[in-house]
Amino acid sequence: MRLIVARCEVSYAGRLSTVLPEAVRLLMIKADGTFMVWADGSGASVKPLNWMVAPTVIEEDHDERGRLRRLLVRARGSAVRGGAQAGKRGQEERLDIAVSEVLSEMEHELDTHVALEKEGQERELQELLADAPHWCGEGFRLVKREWATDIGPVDLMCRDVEDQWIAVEIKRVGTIDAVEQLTRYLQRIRLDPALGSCRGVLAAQTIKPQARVLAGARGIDCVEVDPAVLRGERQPELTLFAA
Amino acid sequence: MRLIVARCEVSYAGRLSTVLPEAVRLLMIKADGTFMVWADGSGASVKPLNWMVAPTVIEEDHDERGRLRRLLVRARGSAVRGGAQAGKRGQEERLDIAVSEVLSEMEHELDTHVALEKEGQERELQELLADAPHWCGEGFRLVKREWATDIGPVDLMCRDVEDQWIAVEIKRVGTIDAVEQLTRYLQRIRLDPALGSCRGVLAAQTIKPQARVLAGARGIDCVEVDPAVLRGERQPELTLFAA
DNA sequence: AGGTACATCTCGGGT
DNA sequence: ACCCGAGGTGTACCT
Repeated sequence: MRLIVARCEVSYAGRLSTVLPEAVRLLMIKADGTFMVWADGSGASVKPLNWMVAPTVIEEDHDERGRLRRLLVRARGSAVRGGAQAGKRGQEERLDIAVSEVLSEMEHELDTHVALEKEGQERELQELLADAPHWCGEGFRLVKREWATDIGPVDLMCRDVEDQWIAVEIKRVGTIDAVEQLTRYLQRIRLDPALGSCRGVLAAQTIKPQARVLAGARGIDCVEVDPAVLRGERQPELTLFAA
Repeated sequence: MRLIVARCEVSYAGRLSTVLPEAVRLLMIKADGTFMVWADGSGASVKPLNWMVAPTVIEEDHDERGRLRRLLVRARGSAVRGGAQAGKRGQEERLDIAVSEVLSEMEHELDTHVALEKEGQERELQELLADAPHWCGEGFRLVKREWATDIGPVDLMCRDVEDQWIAVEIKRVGTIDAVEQLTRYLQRIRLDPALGSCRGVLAAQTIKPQARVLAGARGIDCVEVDPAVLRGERQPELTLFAA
């Protein structure tokens, strides 16, 4: 990892074009060649002003006194990432940094990170509900996780005590888009006569009011599930209106 | 901007929970309090391993010799960003860094960035097509840009040579979501008897196969448009199958 | 404050 | 290589 604080002007050409006027910024170059330009602005706080992901080729120009004058970062491999989107005929993607003054520079060997264990995403919710599908609806039992349709997989396919089919879409946050997604799946699933009466359930940690309304209009049930309860860390709120 | 290269262990608790074992990493603290943890891994190259966006409160602990031992970053303001999503009962969001060794440290005043001029986004495509709506369909003329419906604006509203109405949705990349979006608009628009026969066109630089299929099933036309042609920088490909 | 749409989204998994 | 879906998405804009 190489870090350079420099007064510089930056121009990017690729999927779009941008120019940054001369100012003091941080240039960050990862060991794999990923390049980022940072400033102290409040706007996009966790995204660089400009960047280019590895693999790259980085060219450095120095003046007669050995001072850094220019960094040219070019994408290696396919002409433009997401090629077709960026102009179809491969205009080359490049990041051009004109350096007027280097204020500070350092280089360090960092450890390459090992996969970061994440808990609390949709994946975990799906695992928990697959193990305890009754939280999606009374008497539900799991038939298959990731049930394939020709437009994508349904998270859970279940049957209830009367052997009726239910497609369950799982989300961390249930939005209108989730209802649309489940609606598309149901249309497909119901083409099969054996599944013609398949119902739909949207299960999410939180469900947005507008999503709830849309789901209601489409005959889709909504269930809010609490991961802590699913994990057995907390008792379900049976006494919500008791005291 | 403060930069610290340190051997450290990092744990995050908030919308999800993660733990990073001890390793040498870069800690980046922006002037506004935004905090990021970086490694040299190949995986997520342009995203930090962990982060917390401003505003934050950062607590520093030092040992008796004044060496940095711990950084505790807490979200200031609402208990958890997107509160309800992260557990309903406001567990506080925090990033905890146990420092075993500081290898390097520096601090620099960076310029705060002024809004970066961007060209080549959806906005530009909309402007170009507003000026030359015939690329969306033969004989189309523009009636209004950003035609308001009660669920959001349609990019272009046009009429053809027979005075039929056409709602045009513009995207850089035409996905299934774009078809859903236009479908919702059309449903709304057609509630007005005068617009009951309004058609829909999805215009995009590239259109995904599944989006094309869904559009077809809903009677929505798809048009791929080339920004370079719209800008007059390139001739349309009339000779594609000529020789 | 909440909802919607855009992003050089990024990133991972599947085919 | 492309396609699709999820994200601690972030961010601007509008109501």
